[in-house]
Amino acid sequence: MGKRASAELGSARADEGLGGNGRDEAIYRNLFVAIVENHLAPGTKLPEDTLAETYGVSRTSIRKVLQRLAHERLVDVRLNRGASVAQPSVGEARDIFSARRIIECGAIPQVVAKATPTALETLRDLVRREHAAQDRGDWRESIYLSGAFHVELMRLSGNETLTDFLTQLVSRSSLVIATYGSPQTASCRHSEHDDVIEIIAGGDVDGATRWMDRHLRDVERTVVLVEEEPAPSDLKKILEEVAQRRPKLR
Amino acid sequence: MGKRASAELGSARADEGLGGNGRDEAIYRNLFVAIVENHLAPGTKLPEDTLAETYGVSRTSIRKVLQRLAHERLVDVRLNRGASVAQPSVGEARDIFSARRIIECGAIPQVVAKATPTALETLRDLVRREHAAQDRGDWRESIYLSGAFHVELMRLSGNETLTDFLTQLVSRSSLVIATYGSPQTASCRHSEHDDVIEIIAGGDVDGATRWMDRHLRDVERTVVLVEEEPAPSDLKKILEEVAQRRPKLR
DNA sequence: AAATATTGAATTGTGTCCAAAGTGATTCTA
DNA sequence: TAGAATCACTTTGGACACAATTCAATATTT
Repeated sequence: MGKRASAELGSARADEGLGGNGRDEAIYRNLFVAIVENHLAPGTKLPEDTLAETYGVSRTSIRKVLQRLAHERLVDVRLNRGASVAQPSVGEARDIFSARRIIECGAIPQVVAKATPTALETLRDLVRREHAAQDRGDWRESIYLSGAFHVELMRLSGNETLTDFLTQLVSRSSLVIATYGSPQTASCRHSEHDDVIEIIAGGDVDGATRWMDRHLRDVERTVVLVEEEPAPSDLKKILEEVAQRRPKLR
Repeated sequence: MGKRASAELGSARADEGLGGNGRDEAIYRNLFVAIVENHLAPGTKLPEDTLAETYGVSRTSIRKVLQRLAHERLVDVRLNRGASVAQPSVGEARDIFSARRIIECGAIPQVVAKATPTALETLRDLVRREHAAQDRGDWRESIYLSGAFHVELMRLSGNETLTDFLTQLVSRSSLVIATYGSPQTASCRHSEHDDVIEIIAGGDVDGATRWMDRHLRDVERTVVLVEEEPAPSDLKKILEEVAQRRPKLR
């Protein structure tokens, strides 16, 4: 398995800040990956009973995990209606990418300042794994590793708070990608991650900042181009339009 | 009570994203304010039983609230040891202010772009209340309103995600202020909030950005000047130094 | 026949109980 | 008397049971 970098999305501060048993942590991680890697489509209901017997624990533990995921905006929990995988709105998607541009570009100076050769090698390893996943068509792990790259880059800044924020933004980005945009369009094209490593290695702050801004805009453009999907209230209109195009059944 | 702006810190998305009864929400808000306004000193233990009977609910509800506060980093929850008001480390404090500089300065362009006259008037009202609180020596509400100002400013950007992040950062800043730095030093001096409103009203993006950067550095400097409080590992050294200066007891 | 009211199953919210871990004081020993 | 081990007490963690709400399907009425 080689010297796999500690590139784990989420649970950045698992054993640290908040309480959390080892078992709860495992359940959280399992659900987290299932959502971020899009094994569970946005909108999928997550009944407490089902999860409880799946993991062999009581609903109490499940509830805790779901609440955590809800706070990270990966699941929606509505009163008396249970939890379901979040489906970000178009506005949310825009906010997420806007926030990423501000945070990731803003942190570049500190990232460049603290980038050591060994840290850069870790990043290169991550990109290698990303390419390997792409080459064998594993777009799920490809998306995952692409996100992990951004998080690890931020981790170089030494700012744990910002790293936590970005972890959340990257996970939600995966949800956005899952909700809007075709699978391969989003992940496979944008793997110019190699480039930024060298720019950073050269100490070019402005260049790295420009690269990051452009990169994030590219990703956003290939993904959120769906302007506004029909609100439920427009259902009638939709059906009328369909009736228009097919005046008679059969 | 006048036309009080909807300037509430925390619970920004109370009834929205995550589940949350009205009662739970009230408990959360009460604890939140108690912590942010420094009625509860950092490190104060928060036993579930006590809180449960205080609010007349069972421990179940309390645990949910504590978990939420833990995720917002306002309380520390350690396994089998319960919850206590968080005491940010110096490193955390630095991260928080660094993150605030990046986020608040980075969002200025959008804030300026979306600033309407009525929105600016809301901000002015907030500053008026802040000054009133200062003048009557109510430094708790002064700190609270000072934070609320920054959050409302960010809200103008229209980016809910960033506003949520900043809400968390501002709350934690209050904890930092409570932990390091004398009460009046921190809050009372820096109320040049009037200035930035006019800069924004004039559409001066660069000026507003520079103002914000300087403002945040000022606040940080007056607060975190305590360099490094003795790490537990340095306890021995500290005691030896003291012994050096007082060779004999009594 | 369509719209509305009702009823029942399924799912969530909340309170309580029991086991496990931590905390502090007491006692025993050297 | 100082130190260490033990024991009782307090607090937390997890599971269960019951109450409340939602959702869907059926029945009723116009």
